[in-house]
Amino acid sequence: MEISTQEVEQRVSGFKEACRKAGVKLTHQRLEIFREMAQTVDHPDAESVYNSVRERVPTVSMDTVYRTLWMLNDLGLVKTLGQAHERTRFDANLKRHHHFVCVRCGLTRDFYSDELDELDVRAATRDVGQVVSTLVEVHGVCNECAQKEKKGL
Amino acid sequence: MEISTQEVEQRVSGFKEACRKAGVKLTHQRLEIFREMAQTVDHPDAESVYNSVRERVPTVSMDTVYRTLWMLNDLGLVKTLGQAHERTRFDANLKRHHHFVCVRCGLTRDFYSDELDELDVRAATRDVGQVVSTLVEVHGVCNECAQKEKKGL
DNA sequence: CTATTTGCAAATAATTTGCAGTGCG
DNA sequence: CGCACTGCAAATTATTTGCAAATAG
Repeated sequence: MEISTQEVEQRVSGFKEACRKAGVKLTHQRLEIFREMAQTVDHPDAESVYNSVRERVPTVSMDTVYRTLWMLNDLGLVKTLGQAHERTRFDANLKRHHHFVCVRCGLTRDFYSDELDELDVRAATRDVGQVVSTLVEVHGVCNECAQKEKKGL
Repeated sequence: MEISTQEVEQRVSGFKEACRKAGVKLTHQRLEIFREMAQTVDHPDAESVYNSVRERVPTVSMDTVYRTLWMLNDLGLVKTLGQAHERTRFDANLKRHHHFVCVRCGLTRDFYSDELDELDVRAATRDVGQVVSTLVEVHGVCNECAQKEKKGL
């Protein structure tokens, strides 16, 4: 369940390389924030990262954590869980369904599939817990955004 | 793509019934907020619901929309997209993976499955757009929460 | 050296809450 | 009629931003 020191150092090397390539400065704060992300299997929020990093870098500030996490996101080194910057959205469809989410505009459409409804993930998740329900989330480009793109952005 | 008037009215009837059963008052505002949710295939946020409902009920306020949406959520008539009340969370795992989310505590763990990696959802989503990637999101109860429950809450 | 980056404090955005009046059952 | 519900305005929470001082390359 833990991530090996070796794996962490490998990721850290990759980060240093990425900073050089992108021309961003490798500060103490950034390094420790990245290290924190690299060594956890959790999917922490900014505050959780802040609390952990503060133990090692007591003067770090919350806004540096946010700025660094978004920078890592821009560099493709972290992703957000769910859509970034999104407000709470509500879903009144009580039928069993799956979601298609447009990566450009955020449009979310339900779709149906007997095959996906029957997926059995119990074996793959046995170590984590008991399955209640399973949803497939497809990320893609919706037809409307594809149209716009064809017409030159 | 639209929801038939008949289907909407059926859902509205179910809502009235649910209100009676739960002993909550059926106000004009609640009815129109529910109707708005029942007749859209979007997954609107509170503001979007507010704007639509306001055309029919000009005096409705944003906080009534929020209160009603959460009430509908409590009654099981709507769900939220993603985890409710969550802050932005970050994920540093760049390997292909899927997510197990505990419905009790929100713990999110990655898991791996060649079978799930190979799912082909193109047929089911053809009408909506072009697939970029596919992620399976499993909702369940993590081992730790299952333990707690066994010991009596 | 000097352009970036940081920490602070203040701003913004989304959502929630207290309260006095309103209306459903 | 009474208590749950509403709208308002103010509070709260998460996140972002402007700016002067600090620092990586």
